[in-house]
Amino acid sequence: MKKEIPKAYNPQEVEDGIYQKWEESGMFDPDNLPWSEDLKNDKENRFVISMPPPNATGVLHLGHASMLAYQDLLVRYNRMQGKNVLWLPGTDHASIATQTKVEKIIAEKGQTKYDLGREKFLERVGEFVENSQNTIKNQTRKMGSSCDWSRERYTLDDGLSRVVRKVFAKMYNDDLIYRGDRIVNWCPRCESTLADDEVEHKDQKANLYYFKYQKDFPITIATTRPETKLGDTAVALNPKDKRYQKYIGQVFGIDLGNGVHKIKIIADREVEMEFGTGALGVTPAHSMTDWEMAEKNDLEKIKIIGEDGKMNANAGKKYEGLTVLEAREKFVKYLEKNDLIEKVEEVDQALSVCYRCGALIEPLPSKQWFVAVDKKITIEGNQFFQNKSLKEVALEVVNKVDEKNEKKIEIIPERFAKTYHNWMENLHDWCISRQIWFGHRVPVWYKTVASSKYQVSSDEKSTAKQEIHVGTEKPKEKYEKAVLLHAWGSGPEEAFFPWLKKELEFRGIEVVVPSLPNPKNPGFTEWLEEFEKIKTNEKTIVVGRSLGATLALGAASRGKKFGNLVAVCTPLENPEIPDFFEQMGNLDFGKIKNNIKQYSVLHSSNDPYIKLEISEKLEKELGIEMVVVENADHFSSEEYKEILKACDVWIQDLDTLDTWFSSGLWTFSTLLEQDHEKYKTFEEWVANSPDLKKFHPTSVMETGYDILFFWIARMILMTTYAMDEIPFENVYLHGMIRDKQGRKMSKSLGNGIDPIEMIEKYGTDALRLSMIIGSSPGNDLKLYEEKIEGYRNFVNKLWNVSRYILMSVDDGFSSNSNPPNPPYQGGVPESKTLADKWILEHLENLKRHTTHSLKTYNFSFAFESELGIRDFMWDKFADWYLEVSKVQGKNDAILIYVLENLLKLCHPFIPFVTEQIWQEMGKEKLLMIEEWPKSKNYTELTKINVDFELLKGIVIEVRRVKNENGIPLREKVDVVINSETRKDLTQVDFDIIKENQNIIESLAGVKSLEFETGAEKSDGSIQFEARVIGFVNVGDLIDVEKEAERVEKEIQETEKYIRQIKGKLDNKQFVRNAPASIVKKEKEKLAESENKLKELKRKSV
RNA sequence: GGGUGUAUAGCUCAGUUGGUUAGAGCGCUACCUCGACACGGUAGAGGUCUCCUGUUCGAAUCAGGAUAUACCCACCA
Repeated sequence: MKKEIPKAYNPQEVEDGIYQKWEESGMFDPDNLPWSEDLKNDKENRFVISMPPPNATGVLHLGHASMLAYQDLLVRYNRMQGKNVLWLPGTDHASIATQTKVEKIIAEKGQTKYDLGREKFLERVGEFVENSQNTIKNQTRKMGSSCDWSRERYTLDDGLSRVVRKVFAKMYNDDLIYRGDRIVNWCPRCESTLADDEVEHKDQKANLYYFKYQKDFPITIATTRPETKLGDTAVALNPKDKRYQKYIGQVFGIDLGNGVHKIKIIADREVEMEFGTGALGVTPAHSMTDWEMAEKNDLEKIKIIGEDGKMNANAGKKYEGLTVLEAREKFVKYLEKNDLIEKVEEVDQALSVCYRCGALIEPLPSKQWFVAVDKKITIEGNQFFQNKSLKEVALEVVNKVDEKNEKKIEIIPERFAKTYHNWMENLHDWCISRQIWFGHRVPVWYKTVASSKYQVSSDEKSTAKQEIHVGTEKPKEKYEKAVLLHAWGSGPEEAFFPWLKKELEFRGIEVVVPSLPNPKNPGFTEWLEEFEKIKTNEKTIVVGRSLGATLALGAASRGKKFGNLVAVCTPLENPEIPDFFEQMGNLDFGKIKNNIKQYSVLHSSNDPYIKLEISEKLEKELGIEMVVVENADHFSSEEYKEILKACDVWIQDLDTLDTWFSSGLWTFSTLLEQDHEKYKTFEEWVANSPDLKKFHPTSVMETGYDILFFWIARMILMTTYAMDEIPFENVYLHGMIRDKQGRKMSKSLGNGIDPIEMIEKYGTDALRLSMIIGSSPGNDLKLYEEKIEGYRNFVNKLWNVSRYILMSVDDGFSSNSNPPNPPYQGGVPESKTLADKWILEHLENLKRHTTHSLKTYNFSFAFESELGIRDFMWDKFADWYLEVSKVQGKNDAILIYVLENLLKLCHPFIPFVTEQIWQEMGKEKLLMIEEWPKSKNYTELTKINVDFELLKGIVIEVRRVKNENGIPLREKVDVVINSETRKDLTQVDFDIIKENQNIIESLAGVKSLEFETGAEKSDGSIQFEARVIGFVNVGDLIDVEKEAERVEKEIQETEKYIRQIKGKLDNKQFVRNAPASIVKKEKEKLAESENKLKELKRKSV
């Protein structure tokens, strides 16, 4: 016993320590890899995965765990291949999901987001996110993920947010983003728009009402949503429908109790004659199809349902404020009362619901931002965008099925390329604005020119005239501070002051209203001093009701500099002003005073042209901006607006961007240098970010097929446009994890498996294997605890194989004191026996098989197939080679060699246990950065020497006979072997059989039972035949009858088999058409079977 | 309504260019403290590869159709 190693592998005790060791080694960071210098900018030898950022909403679930397992597998495999490997982790802010979650949390305390206000609420979300991120990060570590934490990113990072704004602005300038008034999917609960693909459909039974708008209306319509009919403006018919042809084009006036509507009769091919009455009431404002019809036919769009999901004033007094369902009930009653309903039918209906909260979606017209996917653009020097639309490019860069263009993105499995193309072809403009608080604010600033309200609501946005600024930053404001001056005789309490103050403050301007200055008062000098303390600067606007006061005080406030002083003033009429300047004259204002005096003369005139002249001159000569307001005592609202115009500020759009807008940039925004402020332009930033140069495009995008459209498609759209590059070379799509019955895992079903709980119970390696094995690209995987348990057993088996080797092999590799015997110094050891040869041959094939499988993304195959890791480790290595070595005597060099290779090959699958064993072996270097076993081409699999298989066969046969006859396995029996051509085998080889029986080579004393086993050589010929002929000394123990029965059965089977082969060989077609090798094989099989039959018959006699 | 999967042992799945007497793990049965492992070992039972029709010398594998089942997309009011 060389080492004290626990009997059972205990993952809980070693995993955290191992992870820490990896992390501290710095090897997750490609820049620290020993070979990183050699490969510095070698793009061919990079391997990059951008981790799909988990939502920052809480805990890791199995979906994440599986994703991490697959990606870590790829990453570790490639790292061991000696590539520059980067796996970049991060988290996504997931606007709607996160906001909904936090809303739920505060709702427990009876609060809503409005109670907190935008700022406080976002703070609360921030806390929540930080918490979740920590949880997720820790759990990601638990999974053994070898990702580079030093490059971790979050979609709301400074740098990433800047990219979002930049790309938005760029697209806006290229006309790819526009603001449009369109019908959108509206979730009344989230109070936000949703993209088309964020809407889910649920089948439900619904009542289909057949009715007329009023008695004299000629056409009966059918609808499941009667309440929307209050907003109808047309009835649509199929153009082929003969029944109502005469009405097409006519306009009817109807009244449903909410005023007269015009109903136009139109024809549209979308209308199905078979459904309902074949006539469709068109509600442009609340149905996607109807909206399109309204566009085509220029119909009025009456919005009758508001953003709160309730009927609005347009629906009529009786309905206003009612929920949709209440309104429906009421309207149906109205129809019944007026005897307008013809019938009610139950139909299946696809309900639209919000994918996040499940609330019913209301289609509503609204002003939103859209990405134009069909707009063709040309970007100079861009490889993709030469008179092409986003959609066209996104279609172009992805390989179609059977297409193998290396420059294009390849989707694995291939069939999803078809899905992708199909989806992309049908893509509509993408609504990217969300009325969610949490997320990237739309980088658009409006200057509301003529607002008289204190709030910018979405309604108002659609009507107010605005200047627009789209860019990465808020435009520089003209003013940050306002000083409101009031003249003698008017105080701050006067109506316009509080109003103006509030308006200015809403615009983010700090407002100062100094107390009344009066030069005649004794305290005026002190006041002036105090006023001087008010820190005015170039960004200050001084608003006054008296030009003189304004100018003078403004001047006083900043000494001799007028700067950009703005005077909003009334014509100068006050006779006291000259006195004021007299007083001012006592102070040393020099030139200013003179200038003022000069102009003050002119001020006494009320001639508007002179006023204009004054203001012009003031502007020109003194740099004063003037807003002249007509009448000091009666400011009209227009005049107020004029004042405000002079000092209006930019207000950012209140909406945020669709989460997928920012995650669409993920592959490259995460690689841009984090310290971005030193770069003035985006282009400069891109050009000087070393990681971007080195690691983009990424190698593989590994994710679930469920976000092919949400995310993959968006990344392709956005990255080709923004970077003139594809975001990734390959897309690997994994399936969903389901329960044993194939159901989705969900909280409501209670069938979920908590990955962390499983890790605690069975270890990370076991969990990883359970998700890797049985998974194939694009197909769902069923997972249940017994399965995880099974792989825990595998891990433990490997542990014990290693334990046995470590304990039995002569010391030497763990310390230098005792060299191993024979000293193993690396390289392929010499084989001495058949078994040695056999295991080494299999190991060679295992290397090839594993490498080939991983290269082609067949993770499960690598492990599970006949040539895979499991079979090699458990069956070949543990059950045969190790057992044989106990009988034959062990070969340390081979044991170590095979173990080392096996550990390397297993490492990407089960990193913890393999690393732990590696450490137990006393290795200094981490297994994680060991070199991947080299192997030859997969197509040249090593032929396995058949002799060992033959000996195995004998052993198995003996065991079977013992088993079936109740002879204890350990009891030694005599076995007679007939082996004519075994000259090349040594006695050591035969020791395999000696395991528990004596081999007697003469036929003396043989009882009547005979067993045969044979095997063919790789070239097909049978050169060696061995037979277990009997059990000389245990004959009495064998149940002769039973054995005879078995032999009889086997004879029959063999005879049947022979008939089959003979049938084939007698078929001339077969002999003529089949390849010679197949025919030859059949002949051999026949010969073999006939031989076998002969032996069997001999036995049965 | 379109599209895409899946259907092989009781369960979960392999079966990669058509040629295996169709395989594995779990479960089941019997036996076993044999120098690492009972989270183990040995042996065994268990399948008309959903059905039908083709193509072929030959089909679990390819084609067509049917059935079952799952998912995705779509503007059925």
